[in-house]
Amino acid sequence: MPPAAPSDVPPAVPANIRLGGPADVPADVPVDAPADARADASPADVRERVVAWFDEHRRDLPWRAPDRTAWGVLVSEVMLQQTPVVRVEPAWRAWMARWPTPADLAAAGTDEVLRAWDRLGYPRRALRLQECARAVVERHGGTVPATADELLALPGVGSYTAGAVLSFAYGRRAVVLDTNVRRVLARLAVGEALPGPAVTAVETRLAEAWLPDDDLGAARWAAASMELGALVCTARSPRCAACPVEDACRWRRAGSPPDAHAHRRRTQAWTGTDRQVRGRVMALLREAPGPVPAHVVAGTWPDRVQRERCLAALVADGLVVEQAGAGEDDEVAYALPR
DNA sequence: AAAGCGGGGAC
DNA sequence: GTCCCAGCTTT
Repeated sequence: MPPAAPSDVPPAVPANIRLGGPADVPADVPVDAPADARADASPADVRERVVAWFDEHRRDLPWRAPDRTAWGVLVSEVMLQQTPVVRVEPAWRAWMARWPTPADLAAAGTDEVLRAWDRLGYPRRALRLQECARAVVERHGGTVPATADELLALPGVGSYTAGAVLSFAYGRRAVVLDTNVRRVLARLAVGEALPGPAVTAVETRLAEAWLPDDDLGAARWAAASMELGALVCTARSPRCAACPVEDACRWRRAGSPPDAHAHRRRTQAWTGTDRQVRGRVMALLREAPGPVPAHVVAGTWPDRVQRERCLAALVADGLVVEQAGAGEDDEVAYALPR
């Protein structure tokens, strides 16, 4: 970690990333404009304004409540990996009411865990969350660890989730670089419409440079910048008129240019993919009270080759178990793992 | 670095 | 139809 800098001066940034300054003023700003219309606000000032906005406009989400637990924060972060907040909130409430602690989830039946995950998507996350609960119980006595290395060693926890738990649950200084923060920094600090398809080392260094030096300040900035991205600095139709730092935004100053790397994005196919087939099989097994005979599973997808490939993959993933010959006709059946 | 992995709502 | 969502894991 680079040495801490005083919080009243701009943080060090990678040489190829400019935070702004007189040389960066776009051509459409008259040279005889007032000086303060051409000078950038300091990063500390920008952060303060975003945090002040956050204090006023933050959503009242249950995993932010004063009585939240570190485990509750971790559960929310795993659920929020690619699933929108509005869909996670009710699922999180039901989940935490049923399994409040890692020990509770560790002891649950995996079939019930997968049913409770319902349609949040990417059900491997539910499997990993239960493995994570068991690891927390076995390695850490049931307490969510508070170091990056220990968090990253947990199943389903990557750099984002580890940083989020450190910051939101423990109030520690940590880079929290999700899709919202990436977009805010891309616009505010870099001047691009959207970040690239994957997190880069330069981006991580930029996020680190913007992080206040103190734990509390860093945690507040992490939450505030993420919320700004979720509510104002949105991917489509950003509400710049409501933004507390529009005047300091390099993207706005540049005239809101279009996405520079749109040509590198590839939209995920859905119809007819293995993911669709897997989703249908999992939906069927979630709703069934017990094992489902193969001829019923066959009704989920007409293409036998693709269907069997997906079933085999689901079994390999641990999301489905195959049971032989339970019925009178010795037909194979499929079920959720116990 | 790229691919695979769910599902639904907004446009 | 396309795009996007508090990403992680494997190749």
